[in-house]
Amino acid sequence: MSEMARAPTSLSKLDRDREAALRELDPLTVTKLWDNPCWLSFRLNFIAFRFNDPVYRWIETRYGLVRPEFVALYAVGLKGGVAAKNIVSSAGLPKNTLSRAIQKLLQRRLLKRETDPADLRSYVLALTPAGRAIFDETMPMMVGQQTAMLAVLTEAEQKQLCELMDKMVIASPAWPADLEPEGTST
Amino acid sequence: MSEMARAPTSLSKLDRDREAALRELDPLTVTKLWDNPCWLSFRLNFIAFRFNDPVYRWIETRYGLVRPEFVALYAVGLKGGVAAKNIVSSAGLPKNTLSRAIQKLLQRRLLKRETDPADLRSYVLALTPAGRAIFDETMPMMVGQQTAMLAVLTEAEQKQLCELMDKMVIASPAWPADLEPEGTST
DNA sequence: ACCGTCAAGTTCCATATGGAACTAAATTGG
DNA sequence: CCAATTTAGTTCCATATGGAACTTGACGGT
Repeated sequence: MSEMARAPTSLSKLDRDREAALRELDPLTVTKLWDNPCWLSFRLNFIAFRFNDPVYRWIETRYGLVRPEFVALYAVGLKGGVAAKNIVSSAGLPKNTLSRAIQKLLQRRLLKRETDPADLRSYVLALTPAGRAIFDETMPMMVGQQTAMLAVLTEAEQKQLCELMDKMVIASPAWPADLEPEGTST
Repeated sequence: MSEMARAPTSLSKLDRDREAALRELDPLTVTKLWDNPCWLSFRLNFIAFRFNDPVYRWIETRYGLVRPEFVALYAVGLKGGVAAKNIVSSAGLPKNTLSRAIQKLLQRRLLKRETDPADLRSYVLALTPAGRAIFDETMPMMVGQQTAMLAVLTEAEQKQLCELMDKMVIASPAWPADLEPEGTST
């Protein structure tokens, strides 16, 4: 980490970018990213935050939709005919929060619903044309942000990343979902 | 990569795991993960959630520390001598939330602080022995969860993942942090 | 040295959040 | 086929959250 007698021109782009990053990020952030036994969690959260934060602020500014509301709208947009329970289990949000979000979307006529004939407790959700319009407008913005974030990786690297995350997601049912209070083994 | 005339017993572990995943996950989750133009964001959030959720529940159950409180404690544990502002800019939480979290930790004598002689508005934070004890107990649990989540990848793949995320993080200062209201270009 | 601006941390308050109780429908099982 | 239990969604309410204003200290320009 010394500055040595290194010719400035021999600095690779990566080195220069790394220096820029070290300069722009708070020293504590640097520690969390590069001197932290839990690198995975912190890097995941960091990268996810840099996607979520601008995207959800844009959506709220533009449409007045808060996060749980957009989560519901996006879910229905991706897969019509789902019910609230599906959104709950796919989003990690409490079900009352989703219930309220859906009510708001119904009031604003971005979503419509009808009782599921197969289960009268449940409702089948679909986007209205107005809801579809928002979905269709946000998608390119989100894809654009994703593209910008992946731009530093080559095509091959993007594919690798995709496949590695794929493997992890596939393995996820085997991960501990409840950590024992510890001390239970002897 | 074709499915060919492959005897059932030759089904790779990956294929079986994929089937298991498709069975265990809600159909909407499956769509979000595998039929979603924004695969990056959803996979990041999914994997991060599967780390954060059990870890923070364990911490809250065991120590009565809520997320912003633990974020602060962990940050100080990683790098003593930081100030609240550093934690704010590294955590993406609003500064009043962090202020309250730090007050709570001070009350519980998990953190101590003294005014920074170089800037009298600011405080330098450090863990007390009690705070350090919690940090030292949680770290192995978190590393354990990380190890469990990475277990499906080979050593080489783990290294790849680490490096790919590293590249992205280094490039992060170039990512858009504020998305334009759109239509500003001509 | 003085004034205007900015930054660290705190406080105020309106609103969002989420656990728990609730309603109504489905499923189980005896 | 009738309890007993489970599930989808809603409602209640105490608490957490976060924007904005505030306090105090730093800093830049003149």
